[in-house]
Amino acid sequence: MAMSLSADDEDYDSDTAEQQRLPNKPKPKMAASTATTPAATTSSSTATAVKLPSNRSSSGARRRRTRCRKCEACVRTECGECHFCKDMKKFGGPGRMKQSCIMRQCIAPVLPHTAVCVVCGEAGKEDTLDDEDEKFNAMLMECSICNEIVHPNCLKVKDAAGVVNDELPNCWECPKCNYAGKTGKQKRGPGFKYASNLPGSLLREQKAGRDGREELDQTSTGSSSIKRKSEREETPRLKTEELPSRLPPLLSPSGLPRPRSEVPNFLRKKRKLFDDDEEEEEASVKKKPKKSWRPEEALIPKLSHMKTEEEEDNSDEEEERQEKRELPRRSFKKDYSTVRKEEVHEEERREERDPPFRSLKEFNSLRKEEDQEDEKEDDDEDEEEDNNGKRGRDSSLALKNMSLESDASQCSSPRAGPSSEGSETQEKAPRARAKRHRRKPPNRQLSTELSKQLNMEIRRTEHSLANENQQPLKSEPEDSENEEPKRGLRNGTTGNGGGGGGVERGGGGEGGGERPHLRAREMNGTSWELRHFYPPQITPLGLNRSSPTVRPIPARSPPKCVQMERHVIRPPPICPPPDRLPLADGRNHIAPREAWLAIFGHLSHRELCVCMRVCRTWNRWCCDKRLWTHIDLKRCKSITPLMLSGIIRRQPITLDLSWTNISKKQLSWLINRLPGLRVLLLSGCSWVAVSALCTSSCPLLRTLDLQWVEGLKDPQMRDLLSLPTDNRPGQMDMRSKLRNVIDLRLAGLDITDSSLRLIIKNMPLLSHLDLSYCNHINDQSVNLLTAAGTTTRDSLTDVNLSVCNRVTDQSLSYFKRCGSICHIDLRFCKQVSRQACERFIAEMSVIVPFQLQEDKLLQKLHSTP
DNA sequence: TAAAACGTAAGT
DNA sequence: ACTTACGTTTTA
Repeated sequence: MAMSLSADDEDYDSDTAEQQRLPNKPKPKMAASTATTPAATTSSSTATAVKLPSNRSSSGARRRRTRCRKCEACVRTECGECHFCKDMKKFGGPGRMKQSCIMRQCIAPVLPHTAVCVVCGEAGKEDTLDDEDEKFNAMLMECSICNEIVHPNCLKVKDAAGVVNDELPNCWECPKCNYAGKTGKQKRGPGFKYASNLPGSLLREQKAGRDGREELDQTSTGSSSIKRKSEREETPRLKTEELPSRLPPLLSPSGLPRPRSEVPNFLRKKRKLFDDDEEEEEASVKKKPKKSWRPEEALIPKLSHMKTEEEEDNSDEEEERQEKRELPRRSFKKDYSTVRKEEVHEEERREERDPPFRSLKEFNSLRKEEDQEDEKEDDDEDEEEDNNGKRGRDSSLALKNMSLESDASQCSSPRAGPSSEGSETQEKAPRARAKRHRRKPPNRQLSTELSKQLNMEIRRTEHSLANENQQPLKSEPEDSENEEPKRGLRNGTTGNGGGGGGVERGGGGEGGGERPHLRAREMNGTSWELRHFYPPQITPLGLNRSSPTVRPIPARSPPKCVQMERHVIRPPPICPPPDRLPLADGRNHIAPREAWLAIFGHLSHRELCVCMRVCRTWNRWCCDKRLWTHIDLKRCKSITPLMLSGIIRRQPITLDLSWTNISKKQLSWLINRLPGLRVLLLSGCSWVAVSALCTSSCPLLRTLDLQWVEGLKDPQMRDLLSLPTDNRPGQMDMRSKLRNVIDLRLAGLDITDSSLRLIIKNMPLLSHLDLSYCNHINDQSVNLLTAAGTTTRDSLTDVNLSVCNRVTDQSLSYFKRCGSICHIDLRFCKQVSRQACERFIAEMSVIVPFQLQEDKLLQKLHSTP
């Protein structure tokens, strides 16, 4: 009503000020509406719920959905910062957009209370029943195709082939439509606001690109979500096809392609479907209910992939058991072994390529589960499109394949997801779940979706950044990392030749595709290339931390959009993980969670990821932040949304994103959700990304590694250290956001004394400062750091000035003023003489004994760096 | 095609 | 009666 025209553009200036087309505000609008929507009674008011989507062949009026008010999103308060919040009058906006806060977009929108069964005219009655099946039959189900809302019980054709959409409460494809062979265009069903449809959505583009890497996040949520959908779609096919005893990953975690031969038949088939045979698919779908009402079936396929043949037979059971949170031992073992096998391949390659990532990769690979799920969603969409529109997108296929490879567990642990607040739902079967969804906590799948929405905001930012960031991104040159074969892996990998790129990067690696800026840039006079190829370990100084190695040419992050896209960033779980493991017999396992955690504590991240696939309970337990205090994604070329959500879920204390091509949006998103982060390593990242630190707060950050950050010079440093400009609640602190940093690594940056002054002023606790390879640093710089009245004079204990050619012997005399200095690294400083060092030692020994640990490397005795 | 705009459904 | 915000239309 009124609000719509409230028009006060003037107010709407907040930064967002997207000049919404002020000019046309008053638009006549609706006139055109009719064009597409039949029912749409245009603006006139009536129309009420009746508008039908143009594309939908609906037979009935659609009911608008409303928030469940229970999911994590719903219970949040408005962030006040997102695009939509800024539009709200309460936040000083014009109120034209009329959208809910991005952070509050319901994960499981429900039918309004006024919804009634089209047959009997009554509302949902599931609350009056106990039996799951009965409940299901008594609840209102809205068909995503014809929009009819009915009680399954009121239908004559019952169990037939209603396909439940677990992503949305009370949503299915009614038996009628299903039989009729109608394909719902909107897979998600009514009321589901896809992030992709909203501004800033991360989801949008992505369909095309997924890369093997996304796996990282598998763990993020369990899995379920997408599965269902995907299951739905895939189930039929899979079932029919012979299931391979085990699914080799089409894509290695790293995205290496798998020999075609390894591609399971069904996958090929699928692909085929995508590529050219939609008919077939459709047919199959019709014939077999995509997903029967029986939840078990839905999940089977996936599980089966992961299982060995023997297990296949029992997949149903397993599924079921898992659903019940049993600890499926056998399956676990198998899964594990399966996974292992798969991983082995990968690993082999991986190790060759980039050993450092192993752990993470595994993690990632595991994460695929989740990703896959997420992707599946997307895929589903894609599929549909394919089916309908024939878009044959390889990428989707690819994704699916990938997903297949590891979903097994997920299915089982549907709820592992962070947002699985709907704990209760966990135990129930999908069907039940669906029912429950109504007015109940959303299931993970939904949360997945939600996450996506949450990302919207990020996305938009990213969008803009993408450009800045350059990233013409295309394929990322992976060479950086040891050159792993840059094939278009991800792309074609899956076999599909990638029709086109479905996958993220278009193909080719543009070999030199490094980011332009990278190429051009020169650090301290050292050509980028040189640095780039300086093997870390061989670094002259052996800068242990991050050596100027190869900048991972940021694999151009997959086109950013791609990356973020599907991401469903799930909010961390609200409810605490269960303390006991539910067993099949209904009892709980004797060992409490803590005991299990003690055991998990001995596992590698990779192993943990495997464990996460066992069941929902393990999934959650294994995400315990105590098991993930240190997450290393160093040199991981592309940081995917799933990875992000996986990180959030684990709440690490130390996060190493060095030499990755994380984007600003991503980093910002992360930082804001990692309140406990103490160590953040961003060496080799671009300033664009690092600039996220300017607007995000990480009050507890102790160690910040910004070595070799592309484009980080004085002006940027100023932005980084400037005081907060906004006074929103929670951020009222006017002190520097980085005031608690004690370890700052700035090697390889072209910063001058002006930056040092800011550092001195804003980092009172700074004790470790790495300025190696900073060619602008000179004696005056040291003078500043050690000047009277500065906090650094007393706080500095460890200073690295190696390879700072402007530093001379004079600096040593300045260091004598430092009361706490313990370690001074002047190696490779051409103008520093050994004599001066010895003199320093001699003079200092009066107070504190020093020694020359190495040429020009001064070390206080008895202290270890 | 993404983002803004807005009628009006749904909730309070 | 008023607020929120869904789902579609319109604009850029």
